[in-house]
Amino acid sequence: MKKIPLIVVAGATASGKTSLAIALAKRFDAEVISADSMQIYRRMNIGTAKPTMEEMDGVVHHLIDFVEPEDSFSVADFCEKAHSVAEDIKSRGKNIIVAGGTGLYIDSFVRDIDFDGEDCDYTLRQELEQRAKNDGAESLLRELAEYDKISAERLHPNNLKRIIRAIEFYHIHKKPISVHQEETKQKPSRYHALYMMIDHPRDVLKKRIDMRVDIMMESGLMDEARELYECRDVLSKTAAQAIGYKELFGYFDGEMTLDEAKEELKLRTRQYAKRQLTWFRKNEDMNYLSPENAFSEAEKLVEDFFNKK
RNA sequence: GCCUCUGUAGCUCAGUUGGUAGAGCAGGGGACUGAAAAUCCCCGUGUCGGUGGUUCGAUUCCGCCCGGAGGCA
Repeated sequence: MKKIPLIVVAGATASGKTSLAIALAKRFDAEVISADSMQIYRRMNIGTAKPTMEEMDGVVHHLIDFVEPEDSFSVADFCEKAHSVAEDIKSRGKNIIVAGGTGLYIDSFVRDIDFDGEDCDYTLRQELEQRAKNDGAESLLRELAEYDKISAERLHPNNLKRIIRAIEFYHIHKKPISVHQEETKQKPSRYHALYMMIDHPRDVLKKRIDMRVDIMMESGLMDEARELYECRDVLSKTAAQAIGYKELFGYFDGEMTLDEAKEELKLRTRQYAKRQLTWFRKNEDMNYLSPENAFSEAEKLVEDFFNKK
């Protein structure tokens, strides 16, 4: 079976992914699948830098704005949806552009990682969290070592989230997660991808982030955040993590001044961008675009990519 | 003008009963397979304000100078 080609526009927040993806979509008759863990949420528009109708300029975007902030969401949900959307776009004879900053989402989808129906066990998670509190995470790690030595050795005792996940996986599947990870790594993907990202110097990226936060504030981020603040108790764990809102909550709670909250927001965004870069840099297939000629360089890459296949 | 406190890593500050220093934050690097805008790991030499003195040896003690905060007038 022939592999489906994907054009992947990755990169740090505020690096210009959105507009590049849209320009490429128009040039190559494509639709965009967003790979962004926060733009999925409704009522979170300004803070997540979700593209507006005007920005999209007629280009169809998928997996944006379709989950309520009260609902949680996961990579597995994302992949399931992304696969069927990709199928659909393909069947209509159009090309696919994957654009977004959530490295895990991109890789899981593109590499076609197997998430296999079964759900996760939130009650077990809570139990394990409680146990970690009482007996320490080392006790969980010792238990894990009994049936999944590889994971137990790989995981740092402080990395509770992943220890819990590894135990949870074993309880559901009766199989070590390390084994499953190895298996799914071997499985070939139904896609082949062209990766690219705009490569700004760090200080330029910082300026772009600062500027974007200022623009967000001018565009009404406060009001948007205030609305989420009103229902903060029912926000899903995932939505509540979004940068741009939780920082302003500190101001609403009277814990800091508006200026401080704004600085915090910029800081947290910068740190997030750094983590994104770490993720994307490890991708050996990544193509780096110079900021000045991003579009024409990208265009060339895509043309070659399509000619080669 | 006098008195008191203070000047140590980009920032906030520890500390050395005299043997040239260390935390948090920031910053940098890395990891990442159902919470990922999350979570986790690793990385700290800086004229210890300046200058004289005491001392084998001063960032640490003493004098003077410069900067900052407060008090008296």
